[in-house]
Amino acid sequence: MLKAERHKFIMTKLVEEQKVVTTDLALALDLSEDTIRRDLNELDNKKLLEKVYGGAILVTENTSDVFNINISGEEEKKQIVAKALSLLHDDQVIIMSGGSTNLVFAKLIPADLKATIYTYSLPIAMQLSQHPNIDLIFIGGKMQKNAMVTIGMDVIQVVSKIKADICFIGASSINVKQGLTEIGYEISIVKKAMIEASDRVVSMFSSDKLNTKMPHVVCDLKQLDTIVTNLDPRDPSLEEYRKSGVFIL
Amino acid sequence: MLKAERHKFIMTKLVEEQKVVTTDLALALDLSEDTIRRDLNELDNKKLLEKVYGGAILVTENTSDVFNINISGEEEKKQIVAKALSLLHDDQVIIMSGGSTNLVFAKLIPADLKATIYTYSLPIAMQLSQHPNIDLIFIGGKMQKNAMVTIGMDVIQVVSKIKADICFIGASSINVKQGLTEIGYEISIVKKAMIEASDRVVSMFSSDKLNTKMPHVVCDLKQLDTIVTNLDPRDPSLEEYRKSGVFIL
DNA sequence: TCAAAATCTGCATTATTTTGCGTGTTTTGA
DNA sequence: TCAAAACACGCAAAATAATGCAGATTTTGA
Repeated sequence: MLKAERHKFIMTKLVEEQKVVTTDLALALDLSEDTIRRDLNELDNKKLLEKVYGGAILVTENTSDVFNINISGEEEKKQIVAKALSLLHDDQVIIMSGGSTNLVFAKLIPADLKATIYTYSLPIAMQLSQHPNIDLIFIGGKMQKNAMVTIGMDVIQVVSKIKADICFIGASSINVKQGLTEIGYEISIVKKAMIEASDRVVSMFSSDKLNTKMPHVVCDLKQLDTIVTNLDPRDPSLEEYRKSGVFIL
Repeated sequence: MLKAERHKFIMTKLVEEQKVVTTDLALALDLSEDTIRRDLNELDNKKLLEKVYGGAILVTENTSDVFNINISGEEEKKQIVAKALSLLHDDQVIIMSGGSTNLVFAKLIPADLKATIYTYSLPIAMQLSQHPNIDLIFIGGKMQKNAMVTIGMDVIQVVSKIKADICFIGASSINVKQGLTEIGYEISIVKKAMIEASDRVVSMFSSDKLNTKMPHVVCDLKQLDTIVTNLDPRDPSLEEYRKSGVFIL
């Protein structure tokens, strides 16, 4: 058995059982414990696992790297955005705001979609730069650091000149009375401009955003064409939203 | 049996069994282990398999994540860019081009530096969005996908209006006669604009870029104020560059 | 067609890597 | 605190690789 095979074996067992024990591995692979220890040290150096006294455990998520974006509730978000894939067609002009839900959406966009996408979110642009058939335009401006999006007059100016078929807007908060609201003033302005520029407005969010509010109004419910949540469209908690005329996916 | 046939045989066996062992192959094909090893080295160079001690295994496709940026020779690049840290001061206006060397530089910029930085590279902007004291401005435009930078007229227009104290330009190729040259026309234009906009022009690169050339000229050696390489500034291979009046760090 | 050049292959030699074992140290848990 | 378990380190044997060289084979170009 090759060393590389052994390493694979160890990694597989590690993921399956959350941990590996040096003595068990030595027995299972019929090798000395020293060899196993050396293997574990190597894998530890490569940051593939964390060696501990007696064996090794899975590496704990490393949040210090900017490029390692941690999306909370990624699985749920995948289910939400999957519903919206049917809204995509070839040759559309699309605007995408920031937010982790939109990032998950960007990941799921099919590789053969031919479209033009405008965005002002760094992670979303990075993700979309994978897609060979998408014309990607980044809207520049001053960076809002934590959200990793550009904001300000530069962004507004560019957005207001776009004629888009559809826009995907992340939502901080939504309720029947105020509609879509945001915590930041500048972001709310940018989103207003996005809505103005687009024929169809889509917002995707999980149901815990429902019936909450933030200081800065983006738009009325009426201005949204479609909302996409994790709930069944006929769910009673969406009753009032349905009444307001929004299409619910 | 032709070598090409052998390679096919090896690849087939590899896919079937997940691994191949040098000695087995030598036996099966009735050839010396040396020949098999040479074959495996060739296939490894073509990235068709991964040679390991004792044989070879399938290549693991780890590159699927956009956010997992692989910087070749990162350690060497760290040493290069560390020399350039002394050029940074509070309250400077800085322009940074793309490239992995500049990305490494961005990582090493001290957290307490107060400055304004313009860039048109997604990874560099992501990295700098970490820094609490930097005013970060992203220069928007059409994305060039593989390099993850914006290009085109939008970029030129913004850059040409900046008045920067210093700019850091990545280099594809440099030589004494043509100066800085680039493989892409559009990138060369953007870099020209950067140089125009900056009081001081700095270029960082490893010595293997020295004495090479690409189709599109960016600028003369004279227009560079400072170059930073992995070599000692007094290294003989930098002699001609020194003569041309560039400051070498 | 033929000779020179390029390529392929195996062998011998040398270098490197892997592995188990002995020895001494560190960690663990009662 | 103490004994057992786990570990680290150096060493040596075995396995595997790299390298130079020579003979064989193929390709090239006149």
